[in-house]
Amino acid sequence: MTDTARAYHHGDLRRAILDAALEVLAEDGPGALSLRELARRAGVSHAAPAHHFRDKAGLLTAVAVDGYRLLAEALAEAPDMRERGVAYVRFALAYPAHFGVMFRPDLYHADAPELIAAREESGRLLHGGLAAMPATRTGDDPVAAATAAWSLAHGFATLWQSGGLRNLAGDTDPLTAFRAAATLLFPARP
Amino acid sequence: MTDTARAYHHGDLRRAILDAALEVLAEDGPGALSLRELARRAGVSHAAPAHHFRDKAGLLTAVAVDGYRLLAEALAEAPDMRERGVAYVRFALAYPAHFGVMFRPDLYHADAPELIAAREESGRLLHGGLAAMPATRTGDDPVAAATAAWSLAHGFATLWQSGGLRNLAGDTDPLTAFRAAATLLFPARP
DNA sequence: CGGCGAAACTTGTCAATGACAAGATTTGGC
DNA sequence: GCCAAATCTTGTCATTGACAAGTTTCGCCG
Repeated sequence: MTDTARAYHHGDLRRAILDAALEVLAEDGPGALSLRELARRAGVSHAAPAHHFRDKAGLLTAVAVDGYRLLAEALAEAPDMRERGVAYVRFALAYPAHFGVMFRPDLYHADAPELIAAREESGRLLHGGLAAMPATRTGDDPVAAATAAWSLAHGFATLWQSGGLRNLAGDTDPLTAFRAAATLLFPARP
Repeated sequence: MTDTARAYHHGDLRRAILDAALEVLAEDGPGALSLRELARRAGVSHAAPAHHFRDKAGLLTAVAVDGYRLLAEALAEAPDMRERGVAYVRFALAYPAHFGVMFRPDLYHADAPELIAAREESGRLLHGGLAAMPATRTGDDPVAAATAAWSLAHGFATLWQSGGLRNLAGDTDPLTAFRAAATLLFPARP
């Protein structure tokens, strides 16, 4: 019952397949993902992946779960609202494969308990300090502020990945560009 | 061939396939799209779609082009920055199939001239009045302001579609929720 | 230490799909 | 009325995801 994966035939097939999947995802998106191709890369038979992840959707579920956990980690250290946004964007840039899957529930098993738990955990960290937010620029509507903050970070990350923002930003560092935009909503602390 | 239904020519197969595709896209996303299924729905042979749109990617290119044109239309009427954002979100909600394809260049032929033209046109309308923007809340960095505005609208639309924001917003009308968030960035005109 | 049960992986198969090739039919221009 | 091009069809192939059933390897219990 030890949950450290043992070396059977392959070593750690689950990890190997996940890693290969992340590579493909980051490069060519979810549409290019093929279980058989991943099996080929790992040097195993075409049905081997199905034993670790039931489905293609099951594989992507695992990716999404990992993503939400990594996001939670990234958010945990952010001191204030603006830096939380920065952490969000940094996560999206550092883990494009995960990020590209997490918000596409049609790709995975959105009802998997692991998935739901991981998502809720990261959700708590995301708009967690919602009440403890300084009212400097938030007006009297904290929900609107949280919506704005999340939308801003998510939109920036998404647009940056699809390449849309690069025209606007020139060759500016993405995190710098985001900080500039986020400051309009949440000015640097006094 | 003595069918009362017209034998060879469908009338407007291109439109029929596009419409069927939009239906599938809005319901189950791009992953569920099958050229053969669309052909079946239109009552034509499995290879007929390929004549109007070379590829699956070609079909999605057409969807993206239509999307950028519709977006341009939607943006054209917006008076100020905030209403432009509202128009952006309204477009995304009204045309989820188009919106879900437009920003996924891996799905279509991103180098198609029609596509590039349509995208640039809508881009002009999007951050077009960038210079003519009142400096009320924009600081002295109009690029940051445009980035923030687009990110906010895009993020809101994306998150709303994937279902993430509904927890935060409760049963608020999406456009109302967005207006509230956008007002934090671009307050109602003085 | 021996065997047994389960886990990890294999081979085999099936229907669906996208892409392509080559042919049939219709339409429109001249 | 005729011919070329546009439209659609039939046929085929490799790839893929999913499933079924077998085989090897491991862990563990007695």
